[in-house]
Amino acid sequence: MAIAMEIDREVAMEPDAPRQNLAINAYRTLKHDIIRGRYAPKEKLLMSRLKECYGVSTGPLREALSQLVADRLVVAISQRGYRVAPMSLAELNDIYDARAQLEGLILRLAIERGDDDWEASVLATAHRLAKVTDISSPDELLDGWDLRHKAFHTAIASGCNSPHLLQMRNTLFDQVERYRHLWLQETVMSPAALEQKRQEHAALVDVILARDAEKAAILMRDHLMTPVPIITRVLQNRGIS
Amino acid sequence: MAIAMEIDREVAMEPDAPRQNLAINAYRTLKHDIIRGRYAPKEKLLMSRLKECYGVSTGPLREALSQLVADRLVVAISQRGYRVAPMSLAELNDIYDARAQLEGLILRLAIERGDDDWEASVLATAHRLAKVTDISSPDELLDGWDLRHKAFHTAIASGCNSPHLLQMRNTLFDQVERYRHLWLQETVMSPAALEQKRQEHAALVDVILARDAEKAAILMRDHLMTPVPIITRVLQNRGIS
DNA sequence: CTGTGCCAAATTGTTAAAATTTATTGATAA
DNA sequence: TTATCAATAAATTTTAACAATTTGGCACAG
Repeated sequence: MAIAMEIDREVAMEPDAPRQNLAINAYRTLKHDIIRGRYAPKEKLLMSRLKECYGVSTGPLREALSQLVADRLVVAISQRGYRVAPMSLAELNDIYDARAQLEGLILRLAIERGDDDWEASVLATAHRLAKVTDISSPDELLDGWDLRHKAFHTAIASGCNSPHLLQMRNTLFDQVERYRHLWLQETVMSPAALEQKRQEHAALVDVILARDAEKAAILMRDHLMTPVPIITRVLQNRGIS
Repeated sequence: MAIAMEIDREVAMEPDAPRQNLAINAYRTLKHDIIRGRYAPKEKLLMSRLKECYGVSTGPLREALSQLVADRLVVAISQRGYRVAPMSLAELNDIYDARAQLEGLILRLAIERGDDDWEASVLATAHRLAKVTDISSPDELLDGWDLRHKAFHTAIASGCNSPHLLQMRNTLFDQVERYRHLWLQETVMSPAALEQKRQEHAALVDVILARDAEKAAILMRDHLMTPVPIITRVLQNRGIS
């Protein structure tokens, strides 16, 4: 009974409370730092440095790192330690294409299977997102707009009613987020751009509630793919091919 | 240069050479044992027992276990150690549905994107699979037929040309395989059943080479879903709901 | 039958140190 | 100067012993 509850909690949500064993804490903060670009793509992750930096010893640290390897955010080279996973235009394109495909599949299923509660949560999260009218600082963008934006898309996807498809979506999102962060940094998100996104979301909500799977899939794909050209430019400016 | 090669090797294949650090070895053998049912679904994985059983100490063992948690084959309960992930009819249905959906998506893309080499490898692996005419022992089934069967389906999927979609397919397959193993054990695979499968594969090859995505998706879904009723029965006989 | 408190067992984490492997440096030879 | 190569330094990987904390079980009293 208690076990089942714990398991459900583990499966259901990713960003859990910050109280757990040290390995999970280290995993979370390290992942956060890699996604936010604190470490450069192929940078060496020195054991001794990480130990003092995150205040954990070898055991938990290696646990955290091997989980990041499973997330493909870190690569392990036998007997030569760990490095931040490289970034490339090829991976950018593949990751965004895979995501668009998967998100399209999930959206179709959600439109086919979603119930009234699902419709309600889509509307609710869309409303909460639309209420973010202007953004003062970049921090506010990440902590405010982006959080609600994620909640909106997650609400849409959850209609597919398949824990395993949603789990795959989460895994892929972790990998996409490092690239996506480049876009969020580049786009200061002017009120004009914000309004543009707001309209895209409104259009999505319309076709979703009208249960028009074909139009929804097209709108979703366009919506997801818009950051790709900007990210491409950023990567090229940094000399990444 | 050497780094890039190593990375590619890491991403590309899962069943690597058995020479690497102890954590990866322990991970592989433990995973194998869990999938093959050596440990019961909710069984406690005692640290001390695993240490002597696999001949590794705490460090590498915890690494292996946390990777299995990421694979959802093991669940961690804070301060109470690790257990083999539970099995349920609900998960069986969700996992097979998710797999059919994903495999369908990948198949459509492969039919759309696959080139001549892809067609050749589909034909080649299908031929190799069809050559397995009869099976004497259950071991031969797993080591012979199933290996070629996996190679056939992997060849089909690889036409989608997306490393990340294929990676997701692998991850999901690891989770499905524990259920699928129940089917392989139950079905002794009579020559009649083998012939049935052979015909399904031949039909699949036909529609795939004819690039008929719709028919292929339907055939594939039926082909993937056949084990579900048998597995359901096995689970119920074991008192799993 | 129901709590309560104690004891054994298990998890989690640290530290130190051994064994290997990789990287670097500097001297030597072509 | 350049290349080779051995010695040395550094880093990874693993073990082992130990401390701290938590959980689980069990006798015992109410």
